[in-house]
Amino acid sequence: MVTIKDVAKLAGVSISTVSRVINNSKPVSPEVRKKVLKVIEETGYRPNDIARTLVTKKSYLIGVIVTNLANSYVAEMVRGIEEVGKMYNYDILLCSTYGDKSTELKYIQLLNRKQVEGIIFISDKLNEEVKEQVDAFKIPFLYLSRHSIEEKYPTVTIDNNLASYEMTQYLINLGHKKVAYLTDSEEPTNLEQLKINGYKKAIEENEIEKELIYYANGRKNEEGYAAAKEILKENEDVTAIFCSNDELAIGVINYLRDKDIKVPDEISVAGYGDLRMATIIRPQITTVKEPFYDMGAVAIRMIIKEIAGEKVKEKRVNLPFHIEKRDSCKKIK
Amino acid sequence: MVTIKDVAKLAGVSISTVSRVINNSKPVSPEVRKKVLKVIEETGYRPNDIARTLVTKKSYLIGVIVTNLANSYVAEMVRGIEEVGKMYNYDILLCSTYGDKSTELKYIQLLNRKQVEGIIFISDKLNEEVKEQVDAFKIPFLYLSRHSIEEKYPTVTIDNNLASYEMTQYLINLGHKKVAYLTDSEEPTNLEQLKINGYKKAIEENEIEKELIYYANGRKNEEGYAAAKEILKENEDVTAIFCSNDELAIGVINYLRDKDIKVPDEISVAGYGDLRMATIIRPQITTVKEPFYDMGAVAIRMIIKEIAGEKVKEKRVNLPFHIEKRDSCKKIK
DNA sequence: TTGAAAGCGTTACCAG
DNA sequence: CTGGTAACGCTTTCAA
Repeated sequence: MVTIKDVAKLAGVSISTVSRVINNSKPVSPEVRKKVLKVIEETGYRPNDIARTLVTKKSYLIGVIVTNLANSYVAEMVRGIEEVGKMYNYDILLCSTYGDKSTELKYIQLLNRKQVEGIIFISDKLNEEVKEQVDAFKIPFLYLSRHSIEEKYPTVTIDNNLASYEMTQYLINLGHKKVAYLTDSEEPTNLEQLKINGYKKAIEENEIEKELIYYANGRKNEEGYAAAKEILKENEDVTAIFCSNDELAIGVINYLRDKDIKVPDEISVAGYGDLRMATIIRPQITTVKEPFYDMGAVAIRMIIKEIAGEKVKEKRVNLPFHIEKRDSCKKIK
Repeated sequence: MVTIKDVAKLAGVSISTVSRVINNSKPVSPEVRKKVLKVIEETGYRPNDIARTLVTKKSYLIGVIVTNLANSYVAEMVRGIEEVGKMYNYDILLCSTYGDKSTELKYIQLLNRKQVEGIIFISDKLNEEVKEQVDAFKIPFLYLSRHSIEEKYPTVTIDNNLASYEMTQYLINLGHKKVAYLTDSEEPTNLEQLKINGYKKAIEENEIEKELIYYANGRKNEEGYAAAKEILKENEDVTAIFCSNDELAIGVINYLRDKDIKVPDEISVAGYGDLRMATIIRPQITTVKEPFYDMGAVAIRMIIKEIAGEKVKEKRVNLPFHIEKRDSCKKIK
């Protein structure tokens, strides 16, 4: 590999001068600059960022720890992070933990050693030990999650309470009187609780006789399928089911389809998230659009700002959401 | 940040000794080792991998260049790459190009400067300029693609010709006499041509009167939808449509559904790829399972071997595929 | 078993 | 505007 030294020698100048031309850090006479550039061109010299980092202390690396890239919303966030990171010359080091705590801890250490300048952590929950590690490793840290809220660290989300409220409202405006809400677990996360509250608020405001809250045993479509069965058994006359995420909604729709119950003619089903699948499946799902890509994009902007020393005043950023009205919900006849 | 120097001073030993204990590279007396370890523990010292890389020339970094992480199969490959990479202490630096050539070139340069030890390139095609860049930058390079074949570089795929042949055979064995093949473009890639050939071979061997090859204008479900319309218009009596990828198949199924043609009762539809969606949608899609995760896993193993200096004898690795028999295809009555 | 010192490829400061 | 040199944090001879 050709180094700055080689270039200096070939160009007959000092390494300081070469450094100046590649960094444009100090004035260099036009002739010298040209000569140096020519040598660089000929030799194909490329500065070694590792050496540079060692002296400047800037690695231009951000660690991104995710649970699982197989979740399309995670991939979307990473896409946003990576794409805008690159705009600021930052690269990302990707680590998947599959939710394992010791792996999370291990990767934080790893990123520490690799000298990343910040960490974005995407996961459903934030373990106490992880927090400790992260605090000890004094670099900007940002937490991204669809499912839980963490006051301690900067984050970017949507107003989930409002989104849930608005979707419920939308369903009610469509004429539905029996609107069920299907959440993903009997022990809702703090964020899920917000959504439940949004639903309840709409139900109360419209003086719908009672709220119908059901609990699935997870967030996958299989669990949505099983939950739908449950709901229908107990409430033959529900006309709308609002699911706390799209996969659950797909499961519900699949169940109804197997039982020959037409969606949306007989029952409307709404989702949450707006995964790609929501538009591919038929009927296309009416859902709350969470701007995952943008969440990643904004997140990295925040962390880069923080790295740059700018005081970020808002730790908690709320992005706009949207009720995507598609085919799985319709006016009651 | 605490450095090796600090540890040495606090422990009252030389930095050489500290280096020896953290690397277990040379014998160190038990007492000294213990003392050093204690200081490390107390100070929370973590070796700086950047400095280490500078001297050892080993960055333990692999660059992964992808077109778009939003394609779930790409995310799967990346998952495989990352997970087994970690087993060998390698980290990945992720770059998305969105298919832009100049971006690809830029990222190769970037990875060069960041001192990655190898590059895995996931994309539909490999540009000549990219090849040049990559050759100039003399590190192991591996190409992963669902859609094209590149003899020059190591890769890992499945036997696409055989897979296509077997799926067609399966359809014929189900009793179908009019089996159409839907490819994604009028100008098939070399890999797609292999699949077309596999289809043709099965048609010929079974003395089916004629092959029915249709061309979609892309690989998305919308294009599958449009193509299905075309197929039905020209061939009312097809009973099976084998699509060159799952998204196309979903489009076809959606079209048939809108036209009230029952899948699989009236027409069987097969896919290729086995994306997650293939099992989520109803009917679940009969498809060729391409082991994307494993392709990534094997790819990084190969590249790490090459980095280690082991001569990889097989440049082209074929992984097993599988015909996933699900609900979208059935015996003809 | 230990320490001193050179060196990895840069940047940044200080002279000139 | 240019060159010399220390320093970044570490590994790796070489001697002791």
